[in-house]
Amino acid sequence: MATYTITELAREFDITPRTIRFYEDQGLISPKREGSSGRVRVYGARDRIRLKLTLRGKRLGLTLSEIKDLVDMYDSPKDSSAQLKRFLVVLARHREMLEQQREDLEVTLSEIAMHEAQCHRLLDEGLHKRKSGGVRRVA
Amino acid sequence: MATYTITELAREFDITPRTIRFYEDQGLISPKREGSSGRVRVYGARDRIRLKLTLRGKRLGLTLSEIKDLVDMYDSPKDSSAQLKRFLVVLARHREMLEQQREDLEVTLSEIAMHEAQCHRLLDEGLHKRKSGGVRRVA
DNA sequence: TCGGCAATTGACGTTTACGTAAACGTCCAT
DNA sequence: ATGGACGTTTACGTAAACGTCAATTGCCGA
Repeated sequence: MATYTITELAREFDITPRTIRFYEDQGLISPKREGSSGRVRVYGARDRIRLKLTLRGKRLGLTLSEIKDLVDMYDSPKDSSAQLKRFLVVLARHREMLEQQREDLEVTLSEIAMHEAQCHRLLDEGLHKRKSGGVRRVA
Repeated sequence: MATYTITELAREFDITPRTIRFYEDQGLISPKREGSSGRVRVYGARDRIRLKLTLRGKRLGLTLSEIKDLVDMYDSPKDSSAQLKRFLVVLARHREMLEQQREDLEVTLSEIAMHEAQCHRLLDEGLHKRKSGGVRRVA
């Protein structure tokens, strides 16, 4: 199966090895060790995925401990019905947050679009200023 | 025109007065002062809007200084064509970030949906376990 | 075998975004 | 005129998320 060194992962995801080790301290990933003295870290597919999820979580503004809670649940044994229900609760909370965020995002993106359109209009006016007359006032 | 006290805003946006004062230190809002000794802060509509934008920026994971840059540009005088072009550049960068975020969001939301569906399936199985037979393995 | 390079560990430093306490002013109702 | 309720300033504290530096250590090619 596929394995990775710490620097390989660091390069792939454009972070430093220090960051990866830090995530390990926080319990986000737990690579095997290798070499006669079991010192060097070796990362497997599972580690890579958890790292990927971690970085995505970060981009979405989650803290590392929130990410840990989520990722841990994601691949925890969902055997008992109680576990399943608790998992559903966490998922629902997470989803609410993300939906709020999506709303924020849509609003912001549409505002950006408005500003961009406005800018282009103003630039256009500027280009034709000599011909079309004076400066118009912005709303 | 509408004015607000610091605690009014704090309550409205569910943050502490301390936070609002901190945002002022960071140059995000600049309320007028009032009272015989010009000591107490009075917030206007503009302050309220900048605060709102600030909090939305935070929910989207921006740092306060990033937010300041953006908000400052948003209501800066867009008179010269050079200014407009620089504004457009910043807007484009911001938009890219947000679009990346939107992608992360969609992916995450769809994963959540999958997990939720899976949970419900498992719970259902659990309910009919006696009738329908043994435990099925999860993919 | 030796020099060099990558990896590790430990420790301290740094930035961001506030919290928390102390000590004081002010206005208003009782 | 007094006691809360709120507001202010100053200053130190803190948690999160790494950066940075130093001191090893293992391994690999010449």
